[in-house]
Amino acid sequence: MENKVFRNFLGKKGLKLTKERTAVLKEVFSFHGHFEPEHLYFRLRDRGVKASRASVYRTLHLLVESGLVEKIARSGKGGNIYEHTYGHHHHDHMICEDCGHIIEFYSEGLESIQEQVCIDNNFRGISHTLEIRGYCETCRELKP
Amino acid sequence: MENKVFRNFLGKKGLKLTKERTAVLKEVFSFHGHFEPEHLYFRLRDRGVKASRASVYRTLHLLVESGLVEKIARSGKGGNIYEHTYGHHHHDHMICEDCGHIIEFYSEGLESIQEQVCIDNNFRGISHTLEIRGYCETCRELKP
DNA sequence: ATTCAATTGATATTTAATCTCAATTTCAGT
DNA sequence: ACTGAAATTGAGATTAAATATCAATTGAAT
Repeated sequence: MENKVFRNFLGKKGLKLTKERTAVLKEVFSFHGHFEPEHLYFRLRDRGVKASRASVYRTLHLLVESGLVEKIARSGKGGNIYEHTYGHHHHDHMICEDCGHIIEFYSEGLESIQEQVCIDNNFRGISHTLEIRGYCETCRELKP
Repeated sequence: MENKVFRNFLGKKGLKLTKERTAVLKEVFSFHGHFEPEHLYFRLRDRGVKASRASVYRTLHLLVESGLVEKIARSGKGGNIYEHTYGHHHHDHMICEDCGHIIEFYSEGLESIQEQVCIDNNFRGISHTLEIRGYCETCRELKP
């Protein structure tokens, strides 16, 4: 399914569906969770797929543009973090400062207010990251 | 007074208040808005303050640790973005992927929904970061 | 004033990501 | 299937941010 979306996206822009792009697309959707470009590059290498670092980065940009992948910009160290989002529900994160536990959540209200804020500012929002930091149910008792 | 806060922070950690740290602190609080470490470094140079790049970066980390400064985002292009937050109201950010332009915004609705989401998840929210990425008024026309 | 751990700064290094450009590949039109 | 124009690739160079190194220097507790 994502193949179709990507093919369509490329077609519209007069771009070509190459072996390399196909391979990157496939790899990105073959696992769940977050990844950095470098990880993706080595994953492909390990599978014996020949795709240069440059192509991986370039394809990743196209995937983001096409809406299949999102950049999750919060990496303290290392590179940018991405995840494939097509077919998945968007969600935000709460992160426990103590134990690192992550709670995913989604709020229609948050989404629509953000859309409105973008409109108010003549901004074309593509993606966003909302991270709430604090203490989870278990750890909050230890931090009075 | 940010001087006092910083001095106190350093004291607690057994660190010293050097000329360089004082200068960086002063510079960071001498203007409003966002900045990147490199900009800060050159600002100081232009003023004739001798502080090495290394010291600027190191002091910046200390300022973040002390709570006087926050890291807002990792800009699409260039370096990390910081702002001094001591004595300022909370706000969120939109960042243009193309030109790096930042729009600050605040929404009471967003804040209250987040509070509710925290309650729903038995989470004690302490702080949050919301970053909306996309294209600003100027750049959106170049990306049809 | 003495002492010693913390700090500085010039430079080298690391790391992510982009750029270059000749060689190759895709794909629309025939 | 063939052809040619235009897009794409890849190896390596390049850029840029940020960190590490370490001898010389400095702050501040005593």
